Amino acid sequence: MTEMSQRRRPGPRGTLSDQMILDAAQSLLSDGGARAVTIRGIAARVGVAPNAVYTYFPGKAAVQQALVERLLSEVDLDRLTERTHPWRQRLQALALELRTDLLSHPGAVSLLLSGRMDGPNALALRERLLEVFADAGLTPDDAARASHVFVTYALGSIALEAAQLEHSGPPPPEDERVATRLVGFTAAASDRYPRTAATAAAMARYITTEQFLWGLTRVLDGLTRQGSAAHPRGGPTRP
Amino acid sequence: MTEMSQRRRPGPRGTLSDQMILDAAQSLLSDGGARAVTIRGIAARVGVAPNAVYTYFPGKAAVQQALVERLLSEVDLDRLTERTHPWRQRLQALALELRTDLLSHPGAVSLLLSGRMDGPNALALRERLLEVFADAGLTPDDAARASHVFVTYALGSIALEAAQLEHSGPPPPEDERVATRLVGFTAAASDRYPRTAATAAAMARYITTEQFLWGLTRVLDGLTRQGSAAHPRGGPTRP
DNA sequence: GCCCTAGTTTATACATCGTACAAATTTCTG
DNA sequence: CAGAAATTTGTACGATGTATAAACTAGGGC
Repeated sequence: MTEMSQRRRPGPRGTLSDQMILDAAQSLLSDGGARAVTIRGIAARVGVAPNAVYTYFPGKAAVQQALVERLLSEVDLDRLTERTHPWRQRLQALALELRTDLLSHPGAVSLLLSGRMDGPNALALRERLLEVFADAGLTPDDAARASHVFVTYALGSIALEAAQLEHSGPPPPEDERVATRLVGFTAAASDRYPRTAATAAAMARYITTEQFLWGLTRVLDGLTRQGSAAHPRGGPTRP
Repeated sequence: MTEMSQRRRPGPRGTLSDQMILDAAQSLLSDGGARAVTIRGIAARVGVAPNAVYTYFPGKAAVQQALVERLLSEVDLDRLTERTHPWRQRLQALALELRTDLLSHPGAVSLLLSGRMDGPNALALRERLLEVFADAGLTPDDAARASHVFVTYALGSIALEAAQLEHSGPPPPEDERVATRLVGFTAAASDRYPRTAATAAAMARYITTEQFLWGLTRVLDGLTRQGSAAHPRGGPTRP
């Protein structure tokens, strides 16, 4: 009576738990993308009637949210705060790890972006980010803002890349994808979009680890400049 | 025979067209979010059997893609290249316009992020962005990369904000949302996430026009620094 | 050691979705 | 004025999320 919320499963068959459901959900996500993460699919993979899932989660949204939390739990937070490496390198490693992990399950990003990102693992990640940006010399408030910008850039990049991947059947090698995009750009653009055509080679290379890192470096450059409140040059909000 | 692809509708009732379908789709998007954009819903709103939609679009995905194109067609591209204002101000105005437009239809961003963004309007937007970044003094290649970073930051920010909005029923005023998030953070974080709790006020202000502009300014700062290929400080790819 | 209760699982069911197929209807063309 | 072609619809199938009530299994009190 004292701790009835901690009891596990006094029910009929002990074969089932939140973790098994999430295992199945993650497995479906890896195999068939976000669209394959379905209540009935999960139940089938565990060998259970669809409604059994509703004992552990109030609905599909809750499963998705818990799945996001599980994905976040896999990122290596300890490496983020190891002071043996410079803070830039740590942030870059984190961003690359996120990119690799999320792109390996196609469609995982859409779950992340549609979720609230307020679970314990999401908060833990934010906490570590604040620490890193404090190492970079930012004030606590600026560190908070900067970490949000960092997350925004990382997730936004990954989402845009994932969108390209999902629309092209089986994931081809990166070189081939670049070539495909290059052809598309130059063909359609030609005379109507001269600048686009001129830099088609560069634009086709969007979907590239290199472009991801290029942008990340620039974003971090902007985030760690001196002068927090005022803007060094150009018009801030309205002249 | 010469131009049979240009023929419109020699069929039965002339009452129907791509535009009407997209009108209905956009209306549904505004009213009920991305989830409400459904083939049957569109058909019902136009007063037509669901299958009639398939005459003009091969499937739901095509409708969504065309809807994205329509949304992009509403952004004011001319203001982007008017040299009477400085380039920073133009980019800021575009970002704010995108944010307002996309947040007004809840769920529009998810469509944008899941689409390929390779229609004529998307290309036109990219072309203009290249022009603006050329005004900012970037080389063509850097302008291409920079415009992609710009789009990434804008869409990523808006997507994260939209996710928060969708999970909180009717959209409350911005102040109230900030308060809600503040309570959530301080309650859950307290001792386990000290930095998060300390800057809870700043973090709760994430969902704010101010934070959006703060980040945009920093991103643009980083994008328009001199030194295109080499990285001014910190480790670039790997030491 | 046994029954009762509480939590678990299932069966069935309903509403909704995307979309395939063939028949019917209407407009354009010759 | 017909024939043809394109459009629209009726019907249908499979899949989805989830509500409701019944069946079942395990643990606790006597």
